[in-house]
Amino acid sequence: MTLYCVHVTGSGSRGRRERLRAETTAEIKSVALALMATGGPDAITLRAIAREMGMTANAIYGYFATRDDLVTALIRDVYGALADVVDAAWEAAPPDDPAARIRAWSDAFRGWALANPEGFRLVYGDPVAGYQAPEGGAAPDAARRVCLGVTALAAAAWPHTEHLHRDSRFEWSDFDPGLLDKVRPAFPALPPAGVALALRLWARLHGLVSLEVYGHLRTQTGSPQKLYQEELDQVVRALGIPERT
Amino acid sequence: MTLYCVHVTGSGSRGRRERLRAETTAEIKSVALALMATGGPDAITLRAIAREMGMTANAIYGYFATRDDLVTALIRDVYGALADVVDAAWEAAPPDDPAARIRAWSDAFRGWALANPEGFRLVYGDPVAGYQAPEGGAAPDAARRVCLGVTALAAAAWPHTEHLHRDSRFEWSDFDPGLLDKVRPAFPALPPAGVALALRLWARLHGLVSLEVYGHLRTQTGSPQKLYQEELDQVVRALGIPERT
DNA sequence: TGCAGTAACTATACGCCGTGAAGTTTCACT
DNA sequence: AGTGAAACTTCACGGCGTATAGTTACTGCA
Repeated sequence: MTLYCVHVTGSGSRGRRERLRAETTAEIKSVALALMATGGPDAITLRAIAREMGMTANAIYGYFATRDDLVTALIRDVYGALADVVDAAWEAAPPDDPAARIRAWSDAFRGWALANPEGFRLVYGDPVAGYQAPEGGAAPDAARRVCLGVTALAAAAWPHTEHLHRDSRFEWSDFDPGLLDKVRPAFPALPPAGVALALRLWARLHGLVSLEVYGHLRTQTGSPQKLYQEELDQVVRALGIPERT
Repeated sequence: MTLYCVHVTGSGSRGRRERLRAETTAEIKSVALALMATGGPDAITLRAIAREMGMTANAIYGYFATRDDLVTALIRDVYGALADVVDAAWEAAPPDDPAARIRAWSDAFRGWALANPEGFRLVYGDPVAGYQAPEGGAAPDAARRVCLGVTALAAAAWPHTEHLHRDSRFEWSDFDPGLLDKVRPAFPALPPAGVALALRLWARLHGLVSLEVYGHLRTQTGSPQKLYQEELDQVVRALGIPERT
């Protein structure tokens, strides 16, 4: 009993330590995200976070070696949330209707960006002053998930659109091996031209959304939503996908 | 003679004052751009500029009321330079070959962005920490020029592509009146759907270029150039423009 | 139960930053 | 020669990231 208790206490204590630590880490990140939501990515300062938590700025160094590390962790989380959202939208759309799935994914992408503009800037823009992403990018996993997501779009469209990409000059060696490790097993039928199509598709959506998030569309049109829908119409049409009615 | 001399001296002096002032203003901006080119937009600090010029940081306040004003002026200049480059590329391409003109404009756009990544970030991203663009955007003129440029692309393609945009639901009221003031006189034959096409075209190019500039393509493909060219191929093809050989 | 070790946190300091207020120099013009 | 303004400096404030050293609290073992 004693031993058991000691053991439990021991592991429980170690667990407690770790749990407290994890909780504090989570609180730091959550406070940082709250600050970002209200004041933009630049509001993420160690001192402001510490102030909010009733701590000293230096206390945070016990959890993140540097401010950039914290930002990297935030990017990872936020990027992951984005990946969750678009994945879920894809899954929720009817599997046998490529056009619907593409629209669902794309709408979820834009919807998330407009709902979390600061998050979008954090992930795809210059996060905060002087931030240097670690080699390989800040959130390779989430980036790969999103990339895999657009590749799913391309793969779903591929049977209808293959004949339009016969003159593609892309080869496997044009892509990052890490990307192909994920893509080729998931979509064995997709040739290099299909992966290139995926990247171009991604960029096409990214272009409109990022112009909108950064306010460059606002001074041109009051109907960015309409613009996005028309772009999706053209995407689906250009891919040669039959639309269900 | 005396009177003449006095007059000359007077106006010459006033001119001298103004000239010196203009020169200092230009030097501040040029030093700022140099700092940006080497250390990124975040390296644009009043103190660093002043250090470089052998002055005090506060001396700059005689020329720009605030740091954001300086940044706004820089954005204006840089955006203007971009507009010059793409306009020149457009003009240099054969007027009777829409595909060539579109490719020339687009290549110039990407080329400028890759040659001036910091400038691209300054114009299209979060310029520097805490910067707030003035209402109406930082460089409305240059933005309009670029916008007018893409509209020229759309207008050149319009005769070939009109039939693909009959189902557009855009109306004149969907666009900013200031944009239309420029666009409608310049391209009287272009309907609302054509202006929407221009914006979508712009976004399509912007998407690939901005992903590349911000390093999000680098982790996926080693051939961004090839990707861009294939996208242009698809753009031209989707617009229904006949390619010259 | 008491003690050692360690994790968590604070205190202080340094050099950056933008910016405001006040003082000083320079110089054109009457 | 004197006046007024423009250009510039000095000093100061608060905020930032972060390095170093010191303090507190709690865990785990004897």
